[in-house]
Amino acid sequence: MARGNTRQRIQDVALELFAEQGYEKTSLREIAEHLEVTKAALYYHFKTKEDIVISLFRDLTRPIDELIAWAERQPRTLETKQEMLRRYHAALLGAAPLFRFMQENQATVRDLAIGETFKDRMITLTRLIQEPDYAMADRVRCIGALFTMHAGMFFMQHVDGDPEEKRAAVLEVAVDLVTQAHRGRARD
Amino acid sequence: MARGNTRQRIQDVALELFAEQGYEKTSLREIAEHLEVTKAALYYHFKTKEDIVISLFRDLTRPIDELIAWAERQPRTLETKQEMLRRYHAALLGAAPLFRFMQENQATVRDLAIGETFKDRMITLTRLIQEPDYAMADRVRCIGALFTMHAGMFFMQHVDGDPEEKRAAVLEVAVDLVTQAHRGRARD
Amino acid sequence: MARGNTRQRIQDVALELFAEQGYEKTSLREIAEHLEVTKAALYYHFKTKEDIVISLFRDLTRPIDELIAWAERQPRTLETKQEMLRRYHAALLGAAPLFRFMQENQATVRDLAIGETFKDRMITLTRLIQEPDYAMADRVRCIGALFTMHAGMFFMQHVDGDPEEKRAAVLEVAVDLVTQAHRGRARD
Amino acid sequence: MARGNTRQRIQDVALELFAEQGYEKTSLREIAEHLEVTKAALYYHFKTKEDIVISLFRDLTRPIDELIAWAERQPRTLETKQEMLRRYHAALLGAAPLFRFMQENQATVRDLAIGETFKDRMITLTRLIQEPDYAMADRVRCIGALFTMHAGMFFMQHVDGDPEEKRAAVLEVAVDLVTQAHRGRARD
DNA sequence: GATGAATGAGAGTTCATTCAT
DNA sequence: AATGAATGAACTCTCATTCAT
Repeated sequence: MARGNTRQRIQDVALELFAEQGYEKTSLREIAEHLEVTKAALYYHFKTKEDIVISLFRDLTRPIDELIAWAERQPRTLETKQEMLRRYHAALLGAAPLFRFMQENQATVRDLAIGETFKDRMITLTRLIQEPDYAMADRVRCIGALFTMHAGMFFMQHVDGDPEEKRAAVLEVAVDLVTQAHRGRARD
Repeated sequence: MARGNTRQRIQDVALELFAEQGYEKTSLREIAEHLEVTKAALYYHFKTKEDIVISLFRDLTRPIDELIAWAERQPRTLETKQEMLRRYHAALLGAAPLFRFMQENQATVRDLAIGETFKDRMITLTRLIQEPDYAMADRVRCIGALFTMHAGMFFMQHVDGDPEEKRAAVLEVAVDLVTQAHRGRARD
Repeated sequence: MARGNTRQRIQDVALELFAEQGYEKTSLREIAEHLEVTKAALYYHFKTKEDIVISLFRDLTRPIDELIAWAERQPRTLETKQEMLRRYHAALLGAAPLFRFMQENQATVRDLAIGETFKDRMITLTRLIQEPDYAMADRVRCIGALFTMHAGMFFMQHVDGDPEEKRAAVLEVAVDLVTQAHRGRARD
Repeated sequence: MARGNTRQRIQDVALELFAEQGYEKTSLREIAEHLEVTKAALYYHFKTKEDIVISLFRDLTRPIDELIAWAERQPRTLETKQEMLRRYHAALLGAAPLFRFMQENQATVRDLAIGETFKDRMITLTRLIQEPDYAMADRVRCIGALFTMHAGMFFMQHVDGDPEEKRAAVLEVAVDLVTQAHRGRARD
């Protein structure tokens, strides 16, 4: 049979089930059954259950780390912020199930070691997208831009319309929010 | 000793622990120990663990139901939408730990019977705050207004500043988003 | 409301549920709910769960004790044995649910204190209905006569026909068995 | 240590304890302790407690199914019926503890899924051993033949005498009952 | 690269029972 | 004559994890 790719298959099935049912409610037995291997086989590839989730997170954390690294090298202009949102949007689309998992299992993820890591990344992102001299409302706009993208990713499925169009609209609104925030500086 | 109020105390402790650690990771033993009663005592007051959470949700669902009922009786004007946000903001503040729990345990809540109920309420709210003839981006603005308030409620603690000022700013941005959306109609 | 008869009502409901579901599977909560009283009320009338069952058994044990007492005063003739069966048959009909309970919960009843008592009665009955000089097959006939009546009581419901006719047939066969057994003595 | 045969050992111990104390009164902890394994080990071999009992029943149901299949292929003569009893007698002896369990835990077994199955088998047997034109008393004789064997199996231990002789007598009486029933047809 | 067999810890739940009121 | 509140002990069952093979 197909072999050598078991590790990858475990990750795929685990992510699917974690996203669908939640981390705690997904047992290793269930994952093993989906793969038609034994639980013990999972332990050949991963040291613990948490290890599986950590391995999944690396795929998510890397693009964000790259985004942060990129943003830190750029001038803190409006264009940079807009591009950040575009890149973040792309990252979100590229790892949708993982983000969904994150979103819906925050309580669990929080004390999963990787949890702090992830929250730190988000805080860093919000720091890079706003400026110290923004008014409070403009800071909220920046943070709102990021979270609107999160919400958009999952809640927008309850709005009807062409998926592609919906995605574009979400990005448009986010970009618009940081643009307003940035211009808001002029108001002071 | 303590008498008559045990049911209430269970709800308080349960909400606290559920919000802090998550639903699955909070055992009935733990709740009982915090209250210095036995697990069996919990079962005198609630039929199941899920029952505890359901009882908590009723306190949350009621204000939202009232908000929906109110909104449905109003004309679909901009002022109505703005007032909806103000009321929703107040409801959020009045039941912050519960919202935090909701937010962070979505995967769990989803199949908790009350889960669907809650999602339905949110969908209804988003329907009441937008109009069929809004452009897609304006719809996103409306939905973003609601979710920015959610996010604001919890993520804003990582932004420094006066709490009262932060809260006001979150509401301001949300109101601004629906206002833009509503005005956007003219653009078409 | 009706009062003063609670004790009786408990017995009725308990017997019904014990016979239907078994002793272990019937909880005091269930009995209390059927009666629309609290569990604690049961404890006002009976010291323990076992106590309820013991009280029920007395109603069953008494007729059998009377039958035994009567039989012991009679000559050990065929006529006596036949009359014993008729009386036993009547006792069975008069306490059908209790016999059903006995029959279907032997494992439980066995170590219920009353259990030994009941078994002793049955052994005594089988001793009174046979004679020391019967051949082994004739002893089996006598015991079979008693147990055919038991089985008849419950298994015959799966045979169609007029209930009255079925009951009469069961008694007829039982009487016939002891008659054959008694006559068998001549064969030796 | 012990290897490979754990499943079998569980069945053996379980049957022994179920027969001795009843199904409900035998806990998995108790079974596990007798085997010097943990409760969880039982769950490796059987999905539930009920599953253990079901597995036991298969050993009992099979011989009876074979008996039924055999009887259905035979002419409905007296000889067939007599042979049926002989075979049933053998089946009973070969699975005595299981029959004892059945007999003494009817209330429990009834809603054990396998319960209906078993009752159906008994009803089928009683149908095969009597004829539609039998008088009611003769039907009772046939059913009595089967149940005398059941009763004989367990109650006869209270009668003294050589076990082998007792067993033979039980079978003799059962055979005699169907013979009488069959001959009874001439009386009509 | 994977399995079969098992474990220890703990989960949620139910039960008969008690007792102050 | 009965209730409200609670307990302690037990139960069935599930989980992540281990390890010899």
